[in-house]
Amino acid sequence: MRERLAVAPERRSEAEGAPSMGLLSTSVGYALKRAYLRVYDDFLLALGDLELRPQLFSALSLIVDNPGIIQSALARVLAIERSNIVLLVDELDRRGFITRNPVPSDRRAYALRATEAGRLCRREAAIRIAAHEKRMLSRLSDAEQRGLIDLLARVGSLPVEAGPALRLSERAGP
Amino acid sequence: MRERLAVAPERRSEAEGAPSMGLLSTSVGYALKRAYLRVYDDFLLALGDLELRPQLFSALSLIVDNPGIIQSALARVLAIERSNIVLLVDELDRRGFITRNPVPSDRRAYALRATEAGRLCRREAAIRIAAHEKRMLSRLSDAEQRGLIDLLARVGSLPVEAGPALRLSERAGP
DNA sequence: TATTGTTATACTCTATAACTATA
DNA sequence: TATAGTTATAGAGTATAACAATA
Repeated sequence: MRERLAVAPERRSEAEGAPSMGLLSTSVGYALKRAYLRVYDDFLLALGDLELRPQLFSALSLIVDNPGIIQSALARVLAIERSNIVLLVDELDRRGFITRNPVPSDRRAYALRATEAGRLCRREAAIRIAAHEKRMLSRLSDAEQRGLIDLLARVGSLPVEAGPALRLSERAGP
Repeated sequence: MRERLAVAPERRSEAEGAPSMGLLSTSVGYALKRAYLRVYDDFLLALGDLELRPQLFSALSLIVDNPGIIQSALARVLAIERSNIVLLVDELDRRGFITRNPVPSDRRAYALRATEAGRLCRREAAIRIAAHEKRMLSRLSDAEQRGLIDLLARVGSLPVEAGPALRLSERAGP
């Protein structure tokens, strides 16, 4: 007798009813993936007409919040390679959302700064993202919502900043 | 006075210290992405020499748990397109982990079944995944670990099966 | 008409490697 | 020697559209 599993024993016979998720139903990794994909889809829906994909928003948002940041630092914060920052920054620049400014103390680097258009776009996107996230978390109680982001930050090794979560949605009002 | 944000006011001046995550630090979507990427990386590390990518494992695991399942049903359960199942199943077939069997009642469909090699591979992978997930969740208390998968399943619209989470890791023993 | 499996194709996100100009 | 930005390229994962065979 092998494969003695708690879920979905092999004698489920010939797959008539709804298929069982089997081992996958106990995997945090798989649950993470499914949640991520669902949220990602709804994000695109919410921001579709702004033409802001998630990383484009992330990059813009970080530049707004850290005026003068250089590309390498942006890559480190976003935990992606420098080479992948280039096209993101190119696009933000081309669309007039940011400027690349020479850094007197280091002629290799460019200081990134959001333009007025960039700040406005980020502001509009943040409002929609607040509504989007509220929608995604509608199945969770307030306490659960606050807990989730903290748990995720710890799993993802993200720095956890002080204060309540979901401030994003709390500034969605007028 | 615009952009009145709780986090990372623009007067942070010239990005000297560690950059702030700003709005991103309150976004569940972003936390989800970071957690997902970290877990994904460690998954590849844990299963690297088995040459099992996450979706390859997912597909194999579902076929083991649902003998006779057809490709369309597999696609529905995994929430991906039928066309993307083809290459996954091709690879599992080519590597001798599953067989495609004609379905007498529907000559369009193939019933998928794991071979002995497929079951053994899934078993070995499950053991390593248990250790991998334990590692990923090491920053969380037992109660938090149990809570996380439930929260994620609800965010991801996954069917939540009864019973405690983390059974996967509990069968990692001898 | 609808569904099953399939092929072709494209797009996003990410990584690696190699280059240049500076430091 | 190391770092900042860049370019080129590759791979995984996903999606859409169209097709033949079958229901």
